[in-house]
Amino acid sequence: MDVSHLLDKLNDPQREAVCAPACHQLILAGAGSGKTRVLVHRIAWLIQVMGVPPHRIMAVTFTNKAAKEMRERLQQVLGDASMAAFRNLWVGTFHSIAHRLLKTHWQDAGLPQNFHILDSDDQLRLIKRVYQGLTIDEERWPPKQAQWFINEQKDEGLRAAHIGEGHDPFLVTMKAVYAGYEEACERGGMVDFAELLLRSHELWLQKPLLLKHYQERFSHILVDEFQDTNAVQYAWLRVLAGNAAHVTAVGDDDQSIYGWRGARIENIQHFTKHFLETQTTRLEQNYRSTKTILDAANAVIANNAARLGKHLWTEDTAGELIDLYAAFNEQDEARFVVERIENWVRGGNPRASAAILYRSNAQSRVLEEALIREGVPYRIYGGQRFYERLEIKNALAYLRLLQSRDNDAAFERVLNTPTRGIGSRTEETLRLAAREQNISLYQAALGLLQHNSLPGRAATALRGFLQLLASLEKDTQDMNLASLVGHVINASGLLEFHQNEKGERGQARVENLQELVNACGAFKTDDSDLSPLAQFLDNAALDAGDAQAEDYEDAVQLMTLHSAKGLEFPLVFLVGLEENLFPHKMSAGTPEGLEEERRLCYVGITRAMHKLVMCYAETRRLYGSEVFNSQSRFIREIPRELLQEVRLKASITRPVTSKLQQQKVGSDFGNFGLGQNVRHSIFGDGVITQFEGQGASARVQVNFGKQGSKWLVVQYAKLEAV
DNA sequence: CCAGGACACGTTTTT
DNA sequence: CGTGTCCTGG
Repeated sequence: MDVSHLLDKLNDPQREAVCAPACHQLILAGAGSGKTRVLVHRIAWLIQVMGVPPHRIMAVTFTNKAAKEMRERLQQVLGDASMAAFRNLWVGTFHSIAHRLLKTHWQDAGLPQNFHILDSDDQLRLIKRVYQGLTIDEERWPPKQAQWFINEQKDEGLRAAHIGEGHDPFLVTMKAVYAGYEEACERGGMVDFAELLLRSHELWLQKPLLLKHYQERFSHILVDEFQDTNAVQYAWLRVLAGNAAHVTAVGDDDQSIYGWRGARIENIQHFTKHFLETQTTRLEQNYRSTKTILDAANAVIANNAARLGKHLWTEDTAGELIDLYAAFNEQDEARFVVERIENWVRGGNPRASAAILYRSNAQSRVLEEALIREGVPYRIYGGQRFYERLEIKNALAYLRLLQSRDNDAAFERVLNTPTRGIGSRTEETLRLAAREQNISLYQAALGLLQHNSLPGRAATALRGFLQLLASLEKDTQDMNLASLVGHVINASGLLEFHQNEKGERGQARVENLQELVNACGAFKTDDSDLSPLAQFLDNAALDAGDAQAEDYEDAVQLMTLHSAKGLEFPLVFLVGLEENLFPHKMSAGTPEGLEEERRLCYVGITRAMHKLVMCYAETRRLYGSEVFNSQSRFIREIPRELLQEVRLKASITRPVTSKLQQQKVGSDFGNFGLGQNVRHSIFGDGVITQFEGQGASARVQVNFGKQGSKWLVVQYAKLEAV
C-alpha cells in the first residue's frame, strides 16, 4: 500500500512520531509545531499501515471544537473509503465519551436511563436549594464557593464521604452541602459535568467485566492537550489503558494555563513514570512565527523552572521587530491599537487577520468603544454561550418537560415563565409537597389539584400550566425536530414574551430563539434508539454551541489570552502588559501562579505569525479608580534587541486631565514617588513599588525586603520618607 | 408583577 | 465605574 501521503510534508521528529511502533508515546509539541497533523497522521498510520481496526482506537480532546477539527481532518486523510469504519472510531471530548459510556451502561452506573446533565447554572440553582434544606447561612458560605468546592473535589476524584471528619467549620459545612447535593442529584437523576467523569471512572472500578470489555476493545488511546488533564481524567485514562493499551499523550507543558480549574501539569511530567517504555518525541520546529517572535517567546518561558525543556526554532526570517507602546492610559492604548489596525487594513490585509488579546474581559470595553468610534467591525470571542442564554434555557426546559414531566429543574424553571400567575407561594407549596411525599414537582402539582388543596386563583393558573404541557405534547406528536421546537417556543408563549420585552435585548432573544429552530433543522441525529429530541437535548448539554450566530463579516478578533490558545493570527496585539493586570495580582503571589501567568504570556506571544505589538498603559482606570502600574515583568524578560519602542507622534498631546491627575497623585500619595525609600513603624524600611486608588482609598505597595511586599493605605500607614 | 434603589463585586473557562 | 442581584413599595 502506498503510504507516502501520510509521510509527505512531515519533518523528521514528526515522521518519527507518526511511524513509531506500537508503544506509549509522549509527544511534546511546541506552539505551532504541527501537533494536530501528527495526531491525525498517526491515527491514519495505525489504521492503514499497522492494520489496527478503527474500532480499537480512541482519540480524546478537551473541547468540542478540537474534536470536530480532528474528525474533519481524519476524514480528509483517511478518505471516503474508510468512512464506514470511521463511525467505530471514538473521537470526542472526555466528557462526551464519559457520557456515551454512562448512557450505554446506565444501569451498571446506577443512573436512570434518562438522566439529565446539569450545566453550571443548573448546578448553582440546585446548590441553593440544598442550602434551604440544610438551613445554611448563604451570607457566610456563598453558594458559589460551595459549587467551586464540589467541582474541585470531583475533579480530584473525591466524594463527600471521602472528606474527613474534622472541626474546620468550612470543611464541615462544605461536606454537608456536598452530601446534600449528591443526594439531590441522585433523587432527580441529575449529573453535572465533573460527575460524568467521576461516575464513569467508578463504573469501571466497580464493574470489572465491563472494564475488561473496554480494555480489550481499545488498544490505542490518543489524548490531545494532555497538559490540561485533571486528576480524574488521568485516573480514568490509566484504568482504561490497563496494561495492554498503547497511550499517546500530546501536549505542551509550556501551554498549561488551566491549573486554576484543576488541570495537573504534573500529569505530563509523570507520564513516563506511569507508562513505562514511553517513546518521547519533541516537536520543536515552529511553522507559524518569525524568528523574532519565537526568540521573544523562548526568552520569556525560559524564566520558568521545572519545565520539561523545549526550544522552539524556525527556518523563517527574523521578520519585523516587536513594537512596544507605552500608552498614557487605557484610552490612549485603545486609540493606538485601532489606528494600527486601520493602517494594516489599508495595507490590504483582512481585518480578521488582526487579533487583540487581553488578560481579562473587563479590558475589552474600552477597545470596543474605540473600534466602534472608528467604525471598525470586530468580533468578541467568549462571553455568554448559546445554550446557556436565558431564553434558550427556557425553551430547552419546555422541551425537557415534553420528554419527562418529572424533571424538577425544568419544571421549576418555566413554571411561571412567561408569567402566568404562579407565584412564590404556590411554588413553595409544591416543593414542600414534593419533598414530603418524595415525588416530583409535577406529581405534586397533580396531587394538590386533585385534592383541591390550593387557593382558587393559584389552582386555575397551575391547571393552565399543566394543560399547556399536555397540549404541547399532543400537538407536536408527529412533528419533526425543527417544527416541534418552533411550535413549542410559540405555543408556550416564550416568543411573545420576549417580543414584548423592550429594547434590543428582547430583539436579540427572539433572534436566538429562531436560531435555536435553525440549529434543530441542521442537527444530525444518529441511529441510536433515542428520539431526535432526546439526542438534541443531550447534545445541547454537552456542547456550548460555539458555531451559532456565526457571521462572516470580516472583523477584528478580540479575545482573552485563554481563549486564544490554539489559534494564530498574522498581526497580534498584546495589551495591558502591566504588573497587577498581567501578571494578574491574584496570581502573582505564588510561584506557581506566576509561572502560569508566564505560560499565558508565552501562549499570547506565540499566537503571532508576522507581527507582534505589545502595549501597556502608565495609568489605567479600573473599577472607577485610577491605578498606576509599572510595565509587566514579562516585557523585561524579552531581550531588548527584539523590541522597538514606538515613539509618540508630535500631534498627540497628553490628555488634559493628566495634569489634574498628577496633582492628585501628589496630594493623595503625600509626594511619595516610585522607588522612594520609606520607613514604617512596624515593618521597618522599604521601597515604594506601586500606586493604586485615590483620596481615602489611595494605597501604595511597599517592598519591605525580608518582610515581603505589602499594600498600605497612605492615609493610615504613616509612612516616613527616608 | 414591575420599577427603582441599595448594595456587592470585579481573572482566566470547558464541559 | 458598570453590572448584576436582591429587596421593597406601589
